[in-house]
Amino acid sequence: MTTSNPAPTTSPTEADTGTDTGFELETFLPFLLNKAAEATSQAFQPAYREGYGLTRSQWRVLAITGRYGAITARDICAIAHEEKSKVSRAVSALTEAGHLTKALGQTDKRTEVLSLTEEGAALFEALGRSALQFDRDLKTALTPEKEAQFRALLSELETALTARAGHKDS
Amino acid sequence: MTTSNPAPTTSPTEADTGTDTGFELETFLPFLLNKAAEATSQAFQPAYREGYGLTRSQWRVLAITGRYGAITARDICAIAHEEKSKVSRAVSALTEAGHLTKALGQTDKRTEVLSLTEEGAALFEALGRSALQFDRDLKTALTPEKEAQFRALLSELETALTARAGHKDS
DNA sequence: TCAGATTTGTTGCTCTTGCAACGATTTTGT
DNA sequence: ACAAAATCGTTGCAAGAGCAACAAATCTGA
Repeated sequence: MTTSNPAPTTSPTEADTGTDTGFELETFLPFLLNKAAEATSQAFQPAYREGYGLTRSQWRVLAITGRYGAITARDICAIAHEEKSKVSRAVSALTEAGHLTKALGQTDKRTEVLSLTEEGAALFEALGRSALQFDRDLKTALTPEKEAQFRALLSELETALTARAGHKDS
Repeated sequence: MTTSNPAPTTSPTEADTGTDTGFELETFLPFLLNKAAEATSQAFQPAYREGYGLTRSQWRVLAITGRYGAITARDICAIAHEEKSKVSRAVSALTEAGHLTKALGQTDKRTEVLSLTEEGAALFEALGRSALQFDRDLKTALTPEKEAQFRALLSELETALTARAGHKDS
């Protein structure tokens, strides 16, 4: 079955590396989160890539616009914690593909308010179904309480992060 | 303070998008994990980037090699859930920079066993300190139990994922 | 009111990443 | 034993991402 030796959960080799600083990779959150994010995102990728030709950024923008309705690129950046150039390009691609429309902001003319076209809404609906199914599959093992805890923890993490960022460039 | 409207935790706009498929972005794990991973990784990035000139991939390879000692690229891929070409290039860069050494595998001559040089070990030690500090900062809000739960959940997630992958290409 | 600073979104440039193809080696099945 | 399949790692090429610079609009404060 080829699963030769997926993830050595075996013991450390600290000894050979000399001084131990106390750093432990297996509890290092950026590492753990990256791993989980990469694994889950990779697994869902075929849903939007094959057949729809979307990139991960594009799918994200589509999902956020589908979820929040009229929204600016700026807010998408804030919601997804992503760079504006990345979002800008995803928006362009989705617009050219006919999934999104831009409308000049009424109160603030720097902004462009994004909305799904009918086509885009249909795509969002289709992908939403896949995403829901995928998410349920993932969560079969988790109880609802655990899942809630999980989200709570991720949220607390973000709070800790912004707090950290705050006391640095104060 | 510019924190104009970071993350609209407000209500959905489902209504305008037509049919509701039941998909909810705020509970969609790939999205949540990506967001958290991006936020934490970004925050730690200066530690290895500024002054050491490492990329994220390179730091990851360094950390894993520092943690596990002699290891092959293949196992690094498995541990970090990353692509082999990405790891291959990070290894090359670290080797050229003098942080890593390759040794032809004795039992399997396709593999190259990686180890930290003294320089690499020193770098790992220095960055390990930063990482430990960063991780502690992040976790100040979390109690030890919560943190353990968090790791357990991430782990369960991975199990669910590999299970899912299994029953697909069976 | 109005000059300077800030914010939004786009773009150019460069570096990184992803995928597929490849050589070398090892494993598998007969 | 040996041909076919699989695995490890590298590399070419095209696509994506990151950073900085920028124009346009808005905000700030005197």
